[in-house]
Amino acid sequence: MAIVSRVTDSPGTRRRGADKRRRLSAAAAQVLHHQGVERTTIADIAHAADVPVGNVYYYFKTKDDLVRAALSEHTARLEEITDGLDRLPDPRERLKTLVAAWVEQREVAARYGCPTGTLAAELDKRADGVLDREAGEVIRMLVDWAERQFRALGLPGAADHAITFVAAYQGMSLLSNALHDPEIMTSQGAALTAWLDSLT
Amino acid sequence: MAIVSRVTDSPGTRRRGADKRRRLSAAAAQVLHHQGVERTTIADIAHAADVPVGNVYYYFKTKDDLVRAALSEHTARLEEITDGLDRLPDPRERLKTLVAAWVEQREVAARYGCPTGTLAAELDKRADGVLDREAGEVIRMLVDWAERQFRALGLPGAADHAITFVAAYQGMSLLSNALHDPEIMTSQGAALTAWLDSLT
Amino acid sequence: MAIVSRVTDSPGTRRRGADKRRRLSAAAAQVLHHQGVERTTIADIAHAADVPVGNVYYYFKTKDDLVRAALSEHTARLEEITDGLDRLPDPRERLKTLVAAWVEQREVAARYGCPTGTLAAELDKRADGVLDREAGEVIRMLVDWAERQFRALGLPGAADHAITFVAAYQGMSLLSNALHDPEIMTSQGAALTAWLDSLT
Amino acid sequence: MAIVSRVTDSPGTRRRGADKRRRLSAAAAQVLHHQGVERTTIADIAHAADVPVGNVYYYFKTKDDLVRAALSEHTARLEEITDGLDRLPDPRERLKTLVAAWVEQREVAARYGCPTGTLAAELDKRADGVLDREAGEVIRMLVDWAERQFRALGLPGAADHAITFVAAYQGMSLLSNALHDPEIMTSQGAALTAWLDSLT
DNA sequence: CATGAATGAGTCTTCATTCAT
DNA sequence: AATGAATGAAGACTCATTCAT
Repeated sequence: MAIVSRVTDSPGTRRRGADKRRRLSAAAAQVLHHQGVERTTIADIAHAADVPVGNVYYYFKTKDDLVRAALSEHTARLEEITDGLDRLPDPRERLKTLVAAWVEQREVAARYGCPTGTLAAELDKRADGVLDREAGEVIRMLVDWAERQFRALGLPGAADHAITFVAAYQGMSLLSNALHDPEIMTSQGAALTAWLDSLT
Repeated sequence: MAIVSRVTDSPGTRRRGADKRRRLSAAAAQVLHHQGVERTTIADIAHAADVPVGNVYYYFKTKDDLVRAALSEHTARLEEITDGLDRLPDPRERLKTLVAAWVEQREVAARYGCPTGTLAAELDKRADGVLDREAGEVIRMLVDWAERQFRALGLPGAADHAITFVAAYQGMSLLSNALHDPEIMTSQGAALTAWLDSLT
Repeated sequence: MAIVSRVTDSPGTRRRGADKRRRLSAAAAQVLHHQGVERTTIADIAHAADVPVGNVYYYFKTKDDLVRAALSEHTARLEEITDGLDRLPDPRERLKTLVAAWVEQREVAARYGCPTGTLAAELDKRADGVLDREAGEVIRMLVDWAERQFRALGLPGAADHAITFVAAYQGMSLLSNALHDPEIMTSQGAALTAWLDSLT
Repeated sequence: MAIVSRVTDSPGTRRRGADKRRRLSAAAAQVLHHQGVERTTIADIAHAADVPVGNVYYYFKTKDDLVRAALSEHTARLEEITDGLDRLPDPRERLKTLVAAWVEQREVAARYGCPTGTLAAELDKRADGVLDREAGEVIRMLVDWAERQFRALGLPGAADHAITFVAAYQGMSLLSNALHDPEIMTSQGAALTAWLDSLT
């Protein structure tokens, strides 16, 4: 191992550095989702990423930076998902497929709620309006994507429909979480799908 | 009651004591709503209630007890509201009036979210799973009340409707909060009202 | 009850006052023995004596006064015991009977140690040499009584014998307590009795 | 060992870390002996070890862990002593030499009592019963060592003799401490030595 | 770049003692 | 005298952040 690391020294280090950053971002996204921002320590994230605590600060100057990294993770994940959905020809199918994906995640939702929604809710409790704005942007992205779909369907009130659509998701996630019942995702997901079908 | 309090010895003391407890509960409900549980210190609540910090513990043994007190406040407030609504003859009117009340609170929702919803979301991040159950019960109360209204309307699927109704409220509150837009409450409130009217 | 307390008002109050003081002293002696001085709160003693917390200070100005009261209780108890023993004609019998009494208390010794010895040990940790002196006096009383017995037996080295005698008791109590073994009191009591018999 | 430490990376840090831990353990042993567990604050120990208060928790998670460290110190010290004594050929001499060592420590005993004995007595006041067991083990170690000596002497009743031996030490320490008289150690030490000589 | 260790501000909680009635 | 309530000074413990190597 000593030889290997000596050979790939400079680029290897860079690689490993980028890898650590990625691991930390991923760990932040997950741990912050599960435990919330305030109940999560830097050490928790470091441990989950298998990075020494003191080393975290080389990649992220503050805890807030780690929260930002988590938000970026969620943004990236969302983009992945919408990119995939955009390959479907019918906008209504895209929306319905997204609902199906949410329902599939019902166990996670029941246990920890929506990653972005709970994060935004927690960050909005802060007096300083810095991070909460960034959390809102992730949700805004989803709303905007949904709006594009409703618009593509030629429906009037696309903006409101988009809000209704995302609000429905956030609402069912919160209730599923608060009542510890994943089946709320199932039944409400069906209702949301029916609503999508009813729009003409 | 006036007679009783005259009879009891040291009524002043008891009065003051009960008053402080009430003030602390009210302060807890408000401050926890605004700042969240983890970012709120006992000192914050004590200050808001104008009670010396050390004295808080005479009324509430732990911080969690103060959270419980806040939940009780929310329960009490919810009961007040539903009791008032129950005086309306038509269940559909009851539901619509409640929506109107939510819309009226749009500025608060946009700033801090739904008191019970955000509290439940935060408490569900805890590993222990004690308080989160209690937070869930408050939400369950609202769901149950809504279900009774849908049932009174003679509608099938009252249970699912009730979930949809409360989820819609939680969803619009969360989005309004995350996007800092009180008008989301207005537009989504209108949509929710329209939905209620459409049910036959 | 109102009538009764009105009738026996003045003397009854005095009586009750003295009774409360006695109850507090007794409670202090017991609770301090079981929990130690530092781990015992005024509230603990008040509760054990069934006296309202705020009322304790009418009888005892400080916590240290309660410790003093406990020491007095032990003094009084010791005097009772030695007075009883002094009625026995033979000094050796007195000493042996005392040992037997100690052995009988073996369960208490194993659980909490010697009341006076553990109290003295704890108080001696204090920087201010106030209460520890008073605790020493109780032990000194026992040593003096023992010395009188050895002297009455016409034995040389009565002072040293007395120290040995009391030290043996303290030692077996401490070991019984530390090792949680009441039978240490039994076996060591037998050894101590044998030693008393061997002195000529 | 010099070679090893040169090889290890960042030996300075490790050294300093281990050193601090050792200093904290030693400080804990001494300060807890002098002041007792309950009257000693973490800050007291930190100050005695010349370590910033907040840093103590890097080495010891809780105050109880510091108490455990103190117990370990006492265990180590006891092992050192008995290891030294075991080099003496005659078991009786070993026991008598130990007594002599105790007598030499008479000033400390008179001021603070036996480190292990007073610690065990204080810990036994706790309801939980975790640390008290560990304190008992240290005393048990001494008893066991003594028993081996008595057994090596070919004496019947070695177990009881061992208890008597250690109890005598604890008793004379406690009396010396309670009566503030170091000479009790001297005279009782002589008596104990005489007792050892008398056993055949 | 890596990392164990250091720092110190902050938070919850306890409790002896005092106060007001 | 009696008593619930008030007060404030600790003390244990946590943790984000920084430092030294």
